Amino acid sequence: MPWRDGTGPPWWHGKFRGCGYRLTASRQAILDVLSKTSKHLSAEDIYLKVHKIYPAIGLTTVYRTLELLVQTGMVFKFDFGDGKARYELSEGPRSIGHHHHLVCTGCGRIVDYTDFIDDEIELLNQTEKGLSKKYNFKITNHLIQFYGLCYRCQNIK
Amino acid sequence: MPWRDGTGPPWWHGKFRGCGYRLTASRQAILDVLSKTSKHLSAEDIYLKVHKIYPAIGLTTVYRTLELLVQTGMVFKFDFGDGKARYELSEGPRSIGHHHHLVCTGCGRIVDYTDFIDDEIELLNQTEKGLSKKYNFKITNHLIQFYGLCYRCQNIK
DNA sequence: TTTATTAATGATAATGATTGTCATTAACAT
DNA sequence: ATGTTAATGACAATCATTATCATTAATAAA
Ligand SMILES: [Mn+2]
Ligand SMILES: [Mn+2]
Ligand SMILES: [Zn+2]
Ligand SMILES: [Zn+2]
Repeated sequence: MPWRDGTGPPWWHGKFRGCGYRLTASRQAILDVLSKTSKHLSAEDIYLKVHKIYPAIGLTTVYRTLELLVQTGMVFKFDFGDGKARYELSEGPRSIGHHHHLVCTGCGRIVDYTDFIDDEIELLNQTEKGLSKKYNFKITNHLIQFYGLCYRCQNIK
Repeated sequence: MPWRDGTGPPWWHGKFRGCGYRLTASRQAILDVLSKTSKHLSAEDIYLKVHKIYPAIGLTTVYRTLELLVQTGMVFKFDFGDGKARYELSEGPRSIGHHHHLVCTGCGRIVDYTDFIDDEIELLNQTEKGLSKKYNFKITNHLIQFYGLCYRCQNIK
């Protein structure tokens, strides 16, 4: 199975073609930006970055592409409470894998964490199983966020 | 300890006075609505309900009051992905206590669940302790949501 | 109880993230 | 190379939320 190391054609080539979607310059540029950052970018953040290397793109296309990427599971969409959605690549060579977030309610700082994920997975699997049966829900995803104050914001009087 | 049963003066009387906030008719009406429902109401939902018994109220005041109630911890604010914030009383005689949510991505249905809360509390306490130390965060709150399809939406082809 | 202080309110306008429209472009199967 | 039509970009529209500001009323002082 070639190209698993990211040295060949971009790993998402097949993702699009397989679903009948066209691989356009806009979509490649957006995925490029997402795959080169560890930040949690808003649609406008992404637009501004893409615009530098592909000035023809429009903000509307960024929104449409992000919606598509979220629907197909390639990107996660988050709400951290600052009024704009944030996006993050869900998989690929550069992603840190399954993780959750610490959100500072003082300054908005976001910390990715992967600690306790094993214990968490076990509890969540059990919980998902129980909830699926009890409420007849087909669970596909979950969200965990911790809120608090980062080290900076704790020391502001 | 009187009034624990909700038969005396509203339990939130002291909450306001203690913080230096005035207990106005608007605020009482909003808390009344929130304490009489188990739904997850938007600001406009609340406005419409309050308006029936207190027509002088404005939507702006509903937003301002909700912000105050969230800041003081009396109300929780949620984003279930439908573009408007949802509010829920965090404590009081009628609240079901600490719980989390199942969100149907098909129709938006919300289910409160309290199952596995004990196991969850244990894992989260441990996680919070670990994350607090590792990332120097003072954690105050957490959010857990499961996403999936409710029994209705599973059977739509 | 009357009065003074000022937090709270409501009408209205403004904001800003996101979505809808539609003529034009370009990806890709043939 | 060509045709089909998904995708795009410019622009307008939507709509939840926030800002402004003159007026009202909750509370404490007299
Ligand atoms: Mn992240
Ligand atoms: Mn609830
Ligand atoms: Zn902070
Ligand atoms: Zn449903």
